[in-house]
Amino acid sequence: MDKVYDHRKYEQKIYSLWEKNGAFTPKVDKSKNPFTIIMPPPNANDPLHVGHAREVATQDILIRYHRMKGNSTLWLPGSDHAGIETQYVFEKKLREKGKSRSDYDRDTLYNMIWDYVKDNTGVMEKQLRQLGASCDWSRFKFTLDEKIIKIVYKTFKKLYYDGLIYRGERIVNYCPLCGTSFSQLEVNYIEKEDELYYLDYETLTIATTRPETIFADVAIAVNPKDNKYKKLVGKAAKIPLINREVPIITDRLVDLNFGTGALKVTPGHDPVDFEIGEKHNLSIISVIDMEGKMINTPEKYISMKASVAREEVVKDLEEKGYIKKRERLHHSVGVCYKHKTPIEPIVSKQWFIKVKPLAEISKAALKKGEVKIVAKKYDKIAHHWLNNLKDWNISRQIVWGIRIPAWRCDKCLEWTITDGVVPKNCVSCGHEKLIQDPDTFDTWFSSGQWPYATLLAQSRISNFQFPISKNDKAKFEDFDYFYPTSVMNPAYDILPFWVIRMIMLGLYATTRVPFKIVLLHGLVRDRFGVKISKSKGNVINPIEMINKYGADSLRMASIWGSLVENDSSLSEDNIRGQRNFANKIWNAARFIFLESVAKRGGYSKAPTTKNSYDLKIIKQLRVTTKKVTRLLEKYRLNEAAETLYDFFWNQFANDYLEKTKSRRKDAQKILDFVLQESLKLLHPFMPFVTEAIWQESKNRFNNTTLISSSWPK
RNA sequence: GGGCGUUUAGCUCAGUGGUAGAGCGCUUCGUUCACAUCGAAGAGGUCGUUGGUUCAAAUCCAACAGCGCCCACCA
Repeated sequence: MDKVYDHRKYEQKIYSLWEKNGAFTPKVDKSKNPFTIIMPPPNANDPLHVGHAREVATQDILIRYHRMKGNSTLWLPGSDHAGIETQYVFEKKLREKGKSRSDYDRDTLYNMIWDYVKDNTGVMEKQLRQLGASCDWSRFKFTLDEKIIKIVYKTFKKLYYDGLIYRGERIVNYCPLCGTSFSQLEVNYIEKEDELYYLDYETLTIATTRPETIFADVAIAVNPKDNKYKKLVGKAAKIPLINREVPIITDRLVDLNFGTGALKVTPGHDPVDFEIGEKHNLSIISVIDMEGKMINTPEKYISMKASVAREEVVKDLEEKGYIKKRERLHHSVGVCYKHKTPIEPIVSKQWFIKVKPLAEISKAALKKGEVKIVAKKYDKIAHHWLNNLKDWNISRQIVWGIRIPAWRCDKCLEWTITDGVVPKNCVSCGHEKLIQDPDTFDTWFSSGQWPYATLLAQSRISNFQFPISKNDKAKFEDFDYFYPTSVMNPAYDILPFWVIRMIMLGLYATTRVPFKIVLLHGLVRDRFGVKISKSKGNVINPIEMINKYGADSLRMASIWGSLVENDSSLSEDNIRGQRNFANKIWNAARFIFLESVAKRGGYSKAPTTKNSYDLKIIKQLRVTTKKVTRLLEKYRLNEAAETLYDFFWNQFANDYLEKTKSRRKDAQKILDFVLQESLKLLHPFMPFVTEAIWQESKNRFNNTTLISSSWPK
């Protein structure tokens, strides 16, 4: 053994050894309890960041622990096509070449993105291996795998025929730059100073920040309790510049203290106004199109960009004396989470999921404890979302994704929904000319089905219908055995996007929760607790750290110092400290291996001894084992890691080991035993160095691998 | 405007009723003996503030203050 542990010499070799032995691939074994984690699938074409490193470390610790405990343990890896993210990155590349998405037809564009993603295939997977992820590669799934798509279609079809999906002309959050709509969750809000214009509508004055939308006004609303307008209700107001009359109505949504207390109702371009419009049966006028350009306005504004039109309209209003007052207004506006540019609320026809019934069954499952959220603070947030989610817009106007299996009849305009098969005839009128909706699903719609989709896709059976209930057992192999999965461990920031939708769709499609435990994890911050971002220049590259200090060190450092559910701070100092610990373990072993082995093949229980130091370290080992086990069961990984660190370095190496130097031969069996047990306890946390030592021990312990040894009791 | 969380050693964080903890950093000394990616010793905190409950509070409760995050229909 070398004087210093050199991770570069061992990590790759050890990982291959595990793979060669099939250590990651569990068997469906009814005599054992399953333990399953479905890995949150990283983006297929992105390298991992340090947050992934923490997530991988967390899951791999749980996985290795359960595997050693004797569960049939499955960690299913996968990757996500990440619709919008990927198309966004790809379009940026196109722009660099002076091209845009509109230069290509749908299929060409799709194939180009497919090729682009394929070029990056394997990067993320290689990095997972470098991190030591003991996931079952034979079950790897991609969100665009044929079988996955088929399952997503089945879910959609069932939702449709159950009346839980409707195609609605509704106001959607549209980003003109992305060229697609979003759900409520993809909209961010930023604080902003804007001009608030008080406009003369003849009968009264209204205040607005968006004068370019006055042409889309269909009413003026005042609060029913607002006395100053009581006598105007039912009368008409006149839109400036075009002199179109609109009725004055009442609605309690109007804030009587804002502006003049009178609101111009523009259902075509404002979510609240849309709601008011629905209630009062108002018509909808659109004056901004999908490209963010003006339509249905007086000639001079037509096809101006909305922001330009605003200036022009203001100028004209000013000239004609319609602007009575201007104010600066500090407010928040919705922006695209990618571009940070304003979201344009526009009305369009899209597919929506009725969320309420699904939220109700999810709440019931939480209440019954079928699914538990480990940190109660997140349980509260989950309930907040379940109570506040609106109908979910799942249509995206992009090509990179799963195309919606909906065909519209050219004759009767009715929709035919299938589970992917191109229909020959319209279900309503039998007409033969049908046109498929060009839109794709929101990525979260497919990843919301990930736990059951990945397991079902492994099955040989594909001609089934949802829902699958408990009684359909003994058909689907993996799914029957591993579902519901044990732990789901994503970052807390995707709780509403992903976790809640998995619960909703899982319960809907399989009558069971997709996982029993939700263990949300925090974000990795830099050593000052500041959020990591490229612009701040505090990015920690996990692969660089692995090359420098070894995967064990990065893993250990990334879970060190804070609870799973909290944000953690990571610094190179910390990683280096863990590298030192790995070296400490290595050298303690090296010291122990200097003396010939006392008993080949290892120990199944503590050797007998009367020496008081021996007895003390055996007791300390027992206490540590119990404590670490208990902490792992409670997902308190940092405390478990810290307990082990203290035990091995202080109690074992510094205290006990020093004291054996004068009675080396006599103590050898205890040294071998405590090292053997320590390596097992440390293995989930630092798999490489511990396995490297195990392999170097030359049958001192036993002749198999550490990864497949059993957890100490 | 709501909600959630947080405030403990220089830094980053554990500790959830019983004499203040870890890592990193710092100081001093040591080290041909497994490891300088080492060892020994040490400095450093009235646990945000004020009240309350309790034999006992960093820990439970209330109020206040600072910080952070999330949500929201101020047009």
